[in-house]
Amino acid sequence: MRYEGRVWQDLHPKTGQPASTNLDHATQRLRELVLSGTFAPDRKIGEEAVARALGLSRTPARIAMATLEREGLLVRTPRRGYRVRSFTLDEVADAIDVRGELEGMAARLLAERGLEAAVAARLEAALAQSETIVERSALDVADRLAWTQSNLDFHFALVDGSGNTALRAAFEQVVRIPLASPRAIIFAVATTDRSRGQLRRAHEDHARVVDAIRKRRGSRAAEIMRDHALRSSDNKRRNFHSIGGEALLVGQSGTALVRDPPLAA
Amino acid sequence: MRYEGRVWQDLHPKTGQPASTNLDHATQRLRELVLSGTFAPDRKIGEEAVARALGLSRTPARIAMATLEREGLLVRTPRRGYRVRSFTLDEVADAIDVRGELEGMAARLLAERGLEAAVAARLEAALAQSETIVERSALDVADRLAWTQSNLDFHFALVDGSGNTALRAAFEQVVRIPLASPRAIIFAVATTDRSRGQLRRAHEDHARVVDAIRKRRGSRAAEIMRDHALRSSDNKRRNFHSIGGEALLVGQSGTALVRDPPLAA
DNA sequence: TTCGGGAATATTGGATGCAAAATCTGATGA
DNA sequence: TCATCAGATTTTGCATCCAATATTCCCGAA
Repeated sequence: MRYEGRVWQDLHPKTGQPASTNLDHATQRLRELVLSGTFAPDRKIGEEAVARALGLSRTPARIAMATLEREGLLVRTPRRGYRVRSFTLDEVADAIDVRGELEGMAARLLAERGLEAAVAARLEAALAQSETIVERSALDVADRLAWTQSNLDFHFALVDGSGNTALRAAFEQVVRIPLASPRAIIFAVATTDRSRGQLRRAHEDHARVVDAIRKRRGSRAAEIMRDHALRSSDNKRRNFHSIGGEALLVGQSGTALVRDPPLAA
Repeated sequence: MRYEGRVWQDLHPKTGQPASTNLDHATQRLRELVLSGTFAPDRKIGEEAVARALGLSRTPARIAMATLEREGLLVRTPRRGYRVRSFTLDEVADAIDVRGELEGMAARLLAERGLEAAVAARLEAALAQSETIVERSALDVADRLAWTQSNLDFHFALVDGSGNTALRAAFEQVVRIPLASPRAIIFAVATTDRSRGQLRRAHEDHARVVDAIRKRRGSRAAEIMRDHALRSSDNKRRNFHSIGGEALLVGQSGTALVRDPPLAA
């Protein structure tokens, strides 16, 4: 048989694992280096420097940089290389708005089409997980990590559940913006009460949206998710400003890239 | 002064033009080759073949491919290269849904924040342009091209006008899906009347959304844009199916990648 | 004939080399 | 002191080369 048009497997034929290369790891590592501020925002980063940091030659480094450019973390000027993009708090808030709109749409779609068993199970699992955390009287680091995980699970269950691949792609685009991900939660350590209140409220939002979906109230569900995002945005802004005091940031979220006010150009 | 942290200009120092390289052109050319179906959907495309088609070596070809992968036009499997992604009509419809949601959000933001003069001017200009086309009794090719342009102008004016960069980024992500762009219009040549009716209706939607924005009716404006997208999606589906008869597709839109039903995996 | 299995070939992933263009340096002159 | 400009140096963009892996081909056995 001639070799053409074959649609191959996405998994490694032997191990069954998804195959991957240095490049994939390199891209992820570079993403982390950028998000963590190792390469400072608004600073030029050279190919040589990236290659050295990644332990590879310039070729894969260059491809990884091109990838991060498309993701919006780097900015390229032809023949003058890349610099790390910085974000203002307003940009982050805008991104969270958009995320809320997309999640609202996902909720609406679920309500209109009805909740499939598998999707319902995923949502319920995330709800159950966050429920146990909210019930606790005190939150240690493990609790906070578990919270971000269950939060992430919930939001992705919603978006995945919609079954709309374009929605999913747009969502992924938006949550790549530093602090815009549902994974990025800023816990105000100084004010534990406030922090717990925020978590409880978030959990209630999740429960309410699932309820609205079950009752097939699409626009209500969408509204809840939009508001949920707005609150999340407000919380982040407030807690971000209290970082000077003390705050705990969980997850790979790119705080280092956020400046408020922005650096002067 | 040490070399660090300098934020350079985005324009070429001498010409004032934005600098660019082979890579930039190559990426654009490859995008066109893929969208036009020169590299057939679901077929593997090798680096060598791309390099040859682009008249460059494999290095820039690889980067261009990585970029198109980020955009969603290619799919990569590590160590096994890239293949051209194909889309089903349902995926296209989903993407247009998402576009409508984002445009609706943009309209809502404009209504809530009030229409700035510059944004209003851009919207009005696009409206005026499409008005003259809709008035015509017959549509030639130039008219159709002008229509796609004014349509594109209107939609981008809306999204840009919102001033939300994340919204704009998500929008750009979505309209890269073949046929999902407001630029991609399928004119049903066989049924000119239908085609003209669709255009007229679209123009009226545009006018109505601007009116709603002016009256600060945010959710109304959002609703109009969502419905507008739904209609656009329906029209495309209908007209796409009539391509077998005769249809005119204007713009770089990737019809070649759309399969309905999808090829078997 | 059909189904392995292994050699032959093709392709990807990554490193390196080189020319073009940018940046930096340092001296010169207002 | 500060601006300017030519030469030195760095960096990007691209081509090419090599190793590792995947795919194809071919032959023998069931």
